[in-house]
Amino acid sequence: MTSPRPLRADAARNRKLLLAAAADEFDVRGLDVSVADIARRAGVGKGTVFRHFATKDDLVAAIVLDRITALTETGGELLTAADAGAALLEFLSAVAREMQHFDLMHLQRAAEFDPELSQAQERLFRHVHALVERARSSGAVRTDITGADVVALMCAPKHAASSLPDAPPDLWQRYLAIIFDGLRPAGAHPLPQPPPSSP
Amino acid sequence: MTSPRPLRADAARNRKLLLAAAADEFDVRGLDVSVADIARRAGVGKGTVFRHFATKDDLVAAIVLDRITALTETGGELLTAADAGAALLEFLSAVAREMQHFDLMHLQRAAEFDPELSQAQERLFRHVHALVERARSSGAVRTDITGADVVALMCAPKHAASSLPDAPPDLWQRYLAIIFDGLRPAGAHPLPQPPPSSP
DNA sequence: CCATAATCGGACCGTGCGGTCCGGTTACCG
DNA sequence: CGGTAACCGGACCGCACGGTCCGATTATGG
Repeated sequence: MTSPRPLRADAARNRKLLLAAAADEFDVRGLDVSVADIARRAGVGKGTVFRHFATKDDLVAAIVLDRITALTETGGELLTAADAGAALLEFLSAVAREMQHFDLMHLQRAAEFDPELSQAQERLFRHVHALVERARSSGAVRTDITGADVVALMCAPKHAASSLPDAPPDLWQRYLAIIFDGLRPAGAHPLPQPPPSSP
Repeated sequence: MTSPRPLRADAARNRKLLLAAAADEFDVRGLDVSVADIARRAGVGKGTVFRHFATKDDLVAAIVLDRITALTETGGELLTAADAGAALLEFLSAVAREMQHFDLMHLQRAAEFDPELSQAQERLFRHVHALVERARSSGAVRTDITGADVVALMCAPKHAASSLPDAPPDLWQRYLAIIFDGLRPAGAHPLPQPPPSSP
C-alpha cells in the first residue's frame, strides 16, 4: 500500500519509536502535547517527526488508525461468540482499554479529512451495529436501543472514570457495568427522544 | 465580598456583556476560544476583558461558579421533593442542561487554584451525595452505588450525545434515561471495582 | 572500502495566543 | 459645569507551538 520503497533500517526503527512515544504521551497527557515533547521522548529530533508524519494530525491519525483497526478485529472475532450479550460487553471493555484519552469527537474530527481513517471508522461502526443487533435479538439488551446509541456511549465509562482525580485505573469497569445494566431489557423504562440516525 | 466600591455604570454593563458573550462562545465552540474572539463578540476591547478578569482562567471560573451555584440551588430545592428518585433524575437533567461543554475535568482543574470555586464544588457534591442517599433509601436507585459514582457519571449523557455529529440538542435525555436505568435496583448486576472515595 | 543517497537533528521562521500598557475618553460628584 | 478618577480599547510584548530547512551523519550497494 504505502511502501514504494523498503524503509531504511534506522528509519523504520525511529518510526516505531515515534509511534510508541506519541501513543504513550497522548494517553498520559492528552492530545495537545507538543511535537517537541514527543520527539524528545522518542530520543529523536523534531525534524524527524515531520519526515515520517507530514503533520501532527497525521501522527495522531496513524495512532488512531492502529487502534481502530485493532478494535475492528476484536469486534469481528466477537461476532461469532456464543453469548452475544457477553460479546458486546467484552467489546466495550476492549474499547475502554484501547481508547484511553481518544474519544469519538477527536476521532470524528480526525476522520473528516482522512479517507483511510474514515473508512476504518465506518468498518468499526458496522461491527458495533452487528454486535448490538445480535445482542438485541438474543434478548441480552433491550430492543429500543440501536447501534448508534452504543457508539455514542462507547467512550462514556472511560470518560466518567477519568473525570475523577486519583481514580484507580480500572474504575471504568464499574461504570461500564452500570451503563451496561442500563442497556439490559430487565426493568427498562421507555426512552425519550428517538435514536440518532448518523453513524 | 468583592465589592469594596460600587462598579461604575458602564463597567457593570460591560462585565455582564462579557460574561454572556463568554458563556455563549464557550458553550458553542469549546473552552479554547481566544479571549480576542470573546471580546469582539461582546463588542469590547481585549484590554477590557483583562480589567474585569485578571486572567482567562478567572473568566471561565466566574462562569463555572455561576453555574455550579445555580445547580447547587436546584439540588437544594430537590432535596425536599416527595419522590426522591424523580428528584435525582431531575437534578441530573439540570446538570446536563447547565453544563454544556464544561465537564468535570475542567471543573477540577479550575477549582484546583481557586478556593471559592473549590468550596462551591464541594457544596454541590455534598448535595449530590444527599440526593443519592435519599434516592437509595427510598429504593429508587440500587444500594451499591455512591454519590461519587453519580458525580462521575453526571456529565456522561451530555458528553455521549455531543460525541455524535449532527446530534439533536436534546439527545442527552435519551442517554440520561439509559444510564439512569442502570442506576435502578431492578435487574441490577453486581458491580466490579469498589466505588471511588475521592469526592 | 568508497560513493552516494537517504536520513538525522537542531537552528530557524511565522503565527496566534494570553497578557500588559498607556493615551484618550467617559461617567460620576461637588 | 468643571475636575478627576476610573474606565476603555487597541497597539504592543513574549512565548510556545506547528512546521521548514540544510549541513552533518550514516546506512547501503557495488
